[in-house]
Amino acid sequence: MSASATQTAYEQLRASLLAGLYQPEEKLKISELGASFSVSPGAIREALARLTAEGLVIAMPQRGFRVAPVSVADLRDLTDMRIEIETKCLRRAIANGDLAWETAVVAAHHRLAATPIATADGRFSPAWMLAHGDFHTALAQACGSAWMMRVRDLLFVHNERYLELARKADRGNRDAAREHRELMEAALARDTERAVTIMTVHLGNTRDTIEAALLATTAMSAAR
Amino acid sequence: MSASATQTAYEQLRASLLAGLYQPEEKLKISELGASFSVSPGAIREALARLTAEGLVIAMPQRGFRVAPVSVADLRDLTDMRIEIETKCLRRAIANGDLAWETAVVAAHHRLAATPIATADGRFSPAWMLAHGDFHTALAQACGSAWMMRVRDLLFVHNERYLELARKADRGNRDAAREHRELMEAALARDTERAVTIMTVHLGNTRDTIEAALLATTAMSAAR
DNA sequence: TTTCCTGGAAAAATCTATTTTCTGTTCTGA
DNA sequence: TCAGAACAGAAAATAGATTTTTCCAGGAAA
Repeated sequence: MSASATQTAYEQLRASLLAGLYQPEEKLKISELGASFSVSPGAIREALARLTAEGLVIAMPQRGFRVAPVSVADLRDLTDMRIEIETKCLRRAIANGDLAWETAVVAAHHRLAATPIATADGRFSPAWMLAHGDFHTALAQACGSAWMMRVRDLLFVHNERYLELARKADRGNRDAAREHRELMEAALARDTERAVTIMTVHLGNTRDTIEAALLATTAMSAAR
Repeated sequence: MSASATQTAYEQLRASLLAGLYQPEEKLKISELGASFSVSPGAIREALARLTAEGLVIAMPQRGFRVAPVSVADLRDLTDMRIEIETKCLRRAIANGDLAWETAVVAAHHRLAATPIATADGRFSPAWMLAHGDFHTALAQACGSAWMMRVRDLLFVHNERYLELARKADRGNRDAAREHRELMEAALARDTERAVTIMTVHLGNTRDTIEAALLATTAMSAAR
């Protein structure tokens, strides 16, 4: 009996959303969710309220909750913002980072590199998603600003949702592993400009991959 | 019968927090709040959960909710981040802004300038707080990025809380009205660098005023 | 014949009252 | 003085009651 029911429901629901188990704009019925997690509607409501404030879910008063929508325009906007924030974090982390930061980055990269990116069924493996998130967090951590990290986390989470939605198109057709390695090397070498350039390219590539997958999915559903 | 009970409770509680009716780190007892708003504990819990995700309230599992703490370090960090975001919005708004933007800025400034800053009892007047928020929002609006506006809003709200906490020290000892006028003039003249400079100074002045008031308050409570 | 409006039933969201569980404190006995 | 147990207060969860919305059928008008 670790956490409270609400906490558990929140975490499971959040994980499900990030894993793309629900379609964007899909209605989230409170009673169904309550049944599947075997908790009361009240607990579900509280979890949904928190997710609403995070932006993963949108609330429609008296009409329940829906999964937040996605769009190419939103993805581009999100990525622009991520490039701004991530590069700013990176600059400050490279300037401020101490040995503990270097150690954490090396450790996180080692784990990321050693974790298989996909499971047998073609999805991103949860372990890789976790290691990937931790790697980028470790890089940014030394920026020394709690607010910057908070905004960064917010944006990163939303990107993860897009990543999962577009996972089918991202199997092996780009060398993310190389980009991560180069990112680490530039950061440890304190080569700020190079690290920023790689980060910018990395985020741009991610956007392009997701965008292609999104358009393909949209075209498919339109043709159906 | 306008909105739902939860919505009403959320809005009232949020307004109370921003108005500084509760002290930082003060415990928010669910039953008390429920009694004062005459709604059930469940509705209060949901409102508090949303405020938690916004960062105005912190949750302590099984031990209820507290008002988020404040500190000089947090204020400095917050202001650094605000300067980054607000200037970025401003640059883009000046580059993109059309006639509708100019019109909205002029209108918002006129209202701000014509609204008394304080009420008789020395607090900021709610009307001024509203007009002030709307003015800064109008300036940033034309940046053309929903995510940027969202992050900006988040930071602005937290700053408003600090502003209210420090309101006693801000009576007449700086010329915020002049700063706002100059900001508008530079933006309308499309003088990007001047506008950015004024904005940076404006936010820095705000921080310094709040910081002085915070330290005075802390010293007072320590001496008591 | 098609489209639009109206009435009612069913489903879903929301709220309240109650029960259960947990935490922090105080009291008792060694 | 300290350890342990009982107690009080508060938070969290649940279940049921209430209100609101949505869906569908039937009928009237174009």
